[in-house]
Amino acid sequence: MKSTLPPPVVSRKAIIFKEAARLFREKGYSGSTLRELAGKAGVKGGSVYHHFSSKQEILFTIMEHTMSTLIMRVQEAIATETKPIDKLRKAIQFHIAYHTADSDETFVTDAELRSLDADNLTAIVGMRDHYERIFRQIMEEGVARGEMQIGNVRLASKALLQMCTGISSWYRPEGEKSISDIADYYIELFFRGISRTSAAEAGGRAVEL
Amino acid sequence: MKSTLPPPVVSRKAIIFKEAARLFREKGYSGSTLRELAGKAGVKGGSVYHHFSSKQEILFTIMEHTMSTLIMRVQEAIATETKPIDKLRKAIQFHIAYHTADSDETFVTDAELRSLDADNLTAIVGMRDHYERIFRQIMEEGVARGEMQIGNVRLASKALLQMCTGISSWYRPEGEKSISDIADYYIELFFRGISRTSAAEAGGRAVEL
DNA sequence: CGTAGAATCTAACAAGCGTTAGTTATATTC
DNA sequence: GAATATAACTAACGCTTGTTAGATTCTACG
Repeated sequence: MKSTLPPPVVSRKAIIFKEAARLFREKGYSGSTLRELAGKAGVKGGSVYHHFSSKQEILFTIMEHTMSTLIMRVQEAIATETKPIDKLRKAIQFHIAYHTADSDETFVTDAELRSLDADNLTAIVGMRDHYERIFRQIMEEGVARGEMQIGNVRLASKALLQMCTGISSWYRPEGEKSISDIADYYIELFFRGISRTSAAEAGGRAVEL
Repeated sequence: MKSTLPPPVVSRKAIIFKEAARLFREKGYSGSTLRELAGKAGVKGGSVYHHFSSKQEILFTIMEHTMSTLIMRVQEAIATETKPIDKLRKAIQFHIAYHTADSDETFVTDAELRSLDADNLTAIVGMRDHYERIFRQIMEEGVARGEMQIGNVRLASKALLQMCTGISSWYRPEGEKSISDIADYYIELFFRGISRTSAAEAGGRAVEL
């Protein structure tokens, strides 16, 4: 019989990663100390440097992982659809789902751009632009096909992403509304607005929460 | 003839206030040092304490001033209107105008809640709730009068404020679009959505930027 | 068992932090 | 012009910061 325990399911590095996201979200990057982070990860201050070369690298790792996951998975999410309006629906649903599921990481990725070194900033901003471009392209295709009326795609995509990303700043899992309910309502809101006339005449299913 | 110069138009305290907003926005509250702030305000480190009792008090002063101005002036802005839909239009216009005009202060007020001491936090959160309630009440009135169709006022108001507040994170005065153009487009977006059908049939003037 | 490598700890470093006290300079008032 | 009040400066305090080096413990494997 083997006497040794199996390797832990989550590596210490993964624990530090997760606790860093939580702490950076709560106190900000500059407001968080390596010693407190280490403590939450069950380790003493200096030991963190066995897994990361610097505090900055921890932040960058979080952001890079978040952005590359966002880009990869939003593309998967829209790949199954052909109509731009359905692509946009799927993209919004994924965006909101990910921003609530991994809310610590996404919040930090949105809020701590200013804490990145010059090179790291360039890399992350590039990925963020890439992600935003996916949404803009769907919208442009939707306009070209006559499915959407968007006077300014750049403004509209910024408005959309900002209102959806913001969910992660107030959403708490123990709340009464499910993530998919919230997502459905945001989609309805963005597609049809709040006007009585337009909403009443629009085609799709109505969502009442 | 009087030989003394007139007192400066902007007091040093006002300069420190303004530079603090700029610096806190750029580097965050924890990431900003009193010495750097003092330097930008044309003064040595210790001199700041002649105008403020602590770094924390500077932050609180910025936030309190911003929130009370927001509350006061949004009420003035909607006071001239009677229809909820016009009130909301005016409220959004003001919100965006203020968030772009004093973008340093509003950005800090939105982003640095986590850096506030317990008591200060309670005060500011209370004011923020007050401000949000103004928007919710307009929406509820709009629904009651049949002017708006909003399934969930709380969600809709959060979405609206988040997308409008977000403008201050990318808006630069030297850009090609004017603030009022952006505001008009956001209003159109929020009122009518992006769907082809609903937008085409809605009443108001169309905005093409 | 014994050894190698990974993981952690301990202890210290130089630098920078917010804040304070005491002093000097500038402006106002009688 | 002396007296007073305001504003700014200097220099230091105790503490914390990110980071490093070296010693120590744990784990896997022949």
